[in-house]
Amino acid sequence: MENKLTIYNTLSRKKELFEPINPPFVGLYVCGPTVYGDAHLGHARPAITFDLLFRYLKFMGYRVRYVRNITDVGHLVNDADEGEDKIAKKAKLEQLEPMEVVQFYSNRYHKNMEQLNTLPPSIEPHASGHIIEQQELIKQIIENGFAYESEGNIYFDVERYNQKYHYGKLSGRKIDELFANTRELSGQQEKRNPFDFALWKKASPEHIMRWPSPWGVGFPGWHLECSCMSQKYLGETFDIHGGGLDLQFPHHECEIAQNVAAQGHEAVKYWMHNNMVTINGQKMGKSLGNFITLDQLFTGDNNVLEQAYSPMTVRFFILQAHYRSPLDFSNEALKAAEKGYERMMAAVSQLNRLKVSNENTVDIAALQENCFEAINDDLNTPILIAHLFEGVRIINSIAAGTEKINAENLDMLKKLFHNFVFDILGLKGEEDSSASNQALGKVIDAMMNIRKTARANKDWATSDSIRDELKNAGIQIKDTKDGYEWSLE
RNA sequence: GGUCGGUUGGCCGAGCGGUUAGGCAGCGGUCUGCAAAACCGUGUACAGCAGUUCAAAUCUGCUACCGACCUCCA
Repeated sequence: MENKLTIYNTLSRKKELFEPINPPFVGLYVCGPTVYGDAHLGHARPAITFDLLFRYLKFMGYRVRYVRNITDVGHLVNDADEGEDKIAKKAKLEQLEPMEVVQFYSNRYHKNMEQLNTLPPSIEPHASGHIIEQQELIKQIIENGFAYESEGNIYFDVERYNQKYHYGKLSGRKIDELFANTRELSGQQEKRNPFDFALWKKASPEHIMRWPSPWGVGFPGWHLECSCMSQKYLGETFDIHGGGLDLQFPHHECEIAQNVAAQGHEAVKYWMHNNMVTINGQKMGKSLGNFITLDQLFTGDNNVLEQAYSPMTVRFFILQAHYRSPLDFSNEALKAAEKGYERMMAAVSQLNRLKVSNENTVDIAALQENCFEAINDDLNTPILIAHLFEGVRIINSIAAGTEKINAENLDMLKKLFHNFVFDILGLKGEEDSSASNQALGKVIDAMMNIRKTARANKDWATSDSIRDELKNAGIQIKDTKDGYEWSLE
C-alpha cells in the first residue's frame, strides 16, 4: 500500500509527507509523565495519540522504536531557586523514599495505559538512570561555549546560543520578546539572563535526590533528560518527537537548543503536539486542580462524574476529536461517545454473523480508500470514524436484508474493520469472560428458556415480566430472529 | 501586555472556496405480540459587521467573546 501519510510538523506549521530518515526504521520519542501523581484524562491524550501513530506506523510496515520517558528527577515545582523537585516533595509528604514514589506512580500509570489499550513503548527510560549521560551532554554544551557555571549551577546561555542559532524557532518566539516578557523570579541572580535555563542544579542540603558531578553535588535540569535519552536510544537525528502542546515552550524549545548546542545540528525531523483536554473550557491540569484521574473516570468516583466511563469509551471519546483540536470534557459528550462506541462494537460482532450473497450492492473498496485517506491526512481519526460508521450502516443493512454482500467484499469488509478498529484505533471489545459473568449467562439462558415457552403460549404477561425484571437488574434483552441477545447496561 | 489558536445546529465534533461529515439526543415511518435494536426519512448551523469572488463556515479586514503558552503542567 502506498505510503501517503502526512503529518503536521510544528516546526514548519504545515502538513508534510512523512518520509523516514532511515526506512524501514522509524524513531519516535514522546514525553512521558512525571510520576508524582495519578494520571488524569489529560495524560490520556498524548498516550492515545501517539499510540495511534505507533500502531499506524507499524501497520504500514515500519520498524518503529518508540521511546517514552519517565521523569523521575529534575522536574521542579517552580523555576525559582527554592523550587522543590516534584518527586522529592511528594516523597517528603508521604514519608517515602523518592524511588518508592516513582515506582508507585509508574505502576499505576502503566495499569491505566494498559486499560486504555495503549501498547507499551519499546523503551521507557528513566531520567534518574541516565545521570552520567546527562552530565556528558552538559560537558559537551559547556565545551561548545553555550553553558556557564554559576555557584554550582550550570545554566544554558540562551543569548549566546541565539547569536548563532535561533532560540524560539519551534514556538515562534523572539528572544527580545522573551526578554521583555519573562517574569522576574526570586533567587535567579546567578543567571546571566532570566530565560537561561538550568542544565544542572546544585543540591541544597535538604535535597534528597542528589548525585556527584564535576560541578558539585546536584541534580540535572528537567529539559535535559529528553535531549539526552532520545539521542541515546534514537541517534543524533530521528524522525518524530511528540508531546503535549503545553510542552512546546519552554520544554521542547530547550530540547532543541540543547541538541544543537551539543551536536551542532537539530535532532528531530517532525515535531508533533497534541492539544489539551479542557473542562468547562479550561485546560485540565495539575496546577488548576480541575483534573479527573483515569481511575476516577473508570470508577465514577468524582463529583463531576454522573457515571463511570469505561476505558474504551474514554479512548473512543479522545479519538473522535482530532488530536490538534482542544477537546472539552462533559458528561454529555462522554455518554454520547459511550453510545457511539457500543454501536460500533455491536456492528463489529454483527459482522461475524453476516450471510454471504451472490449479489453485491455495497462498495467496500471505496470505503477502504476513504478510511486510508482519513488516517493518512495527519491522523484524522474523526473522519476515519465517520467512514467507519458508514461501514456500520452497511453491516446493519446487510443484517437487515436491505443490502447484499458477496464473499469477496465481505472478506474485505472484515479485514477493513479488523485493521482499523482493532489494530489502528486500538479499540477492543469489553466482554467480561469472568466465571461470575459466565454463570450469569447461564442464569439468563435459564430464564429465557422459561420466557420462550411463555411466548410460544402467547403468555405476554409472563414474557414481559421476565424481560422487565432482568432490565431492573441491569440486563438488557433484545429479541432477534433466531433468539435473543443480552448485554449489561 | 506579547505570541499563537479558536468561536459550527439541543450536545460533542469534522470540513476550511462550489458537492450529505459523523456520533449522541429529537421527530416521523418500517420491522416486532409489545419493547429494544436495526433500517428508511427528517429539522433548527457555521460569533457579528464589512469586503474579495460567478460562488464564502471556508479567503481578507475590523469588532466581540473564549482559550493555550509566556512559571510547573500531557
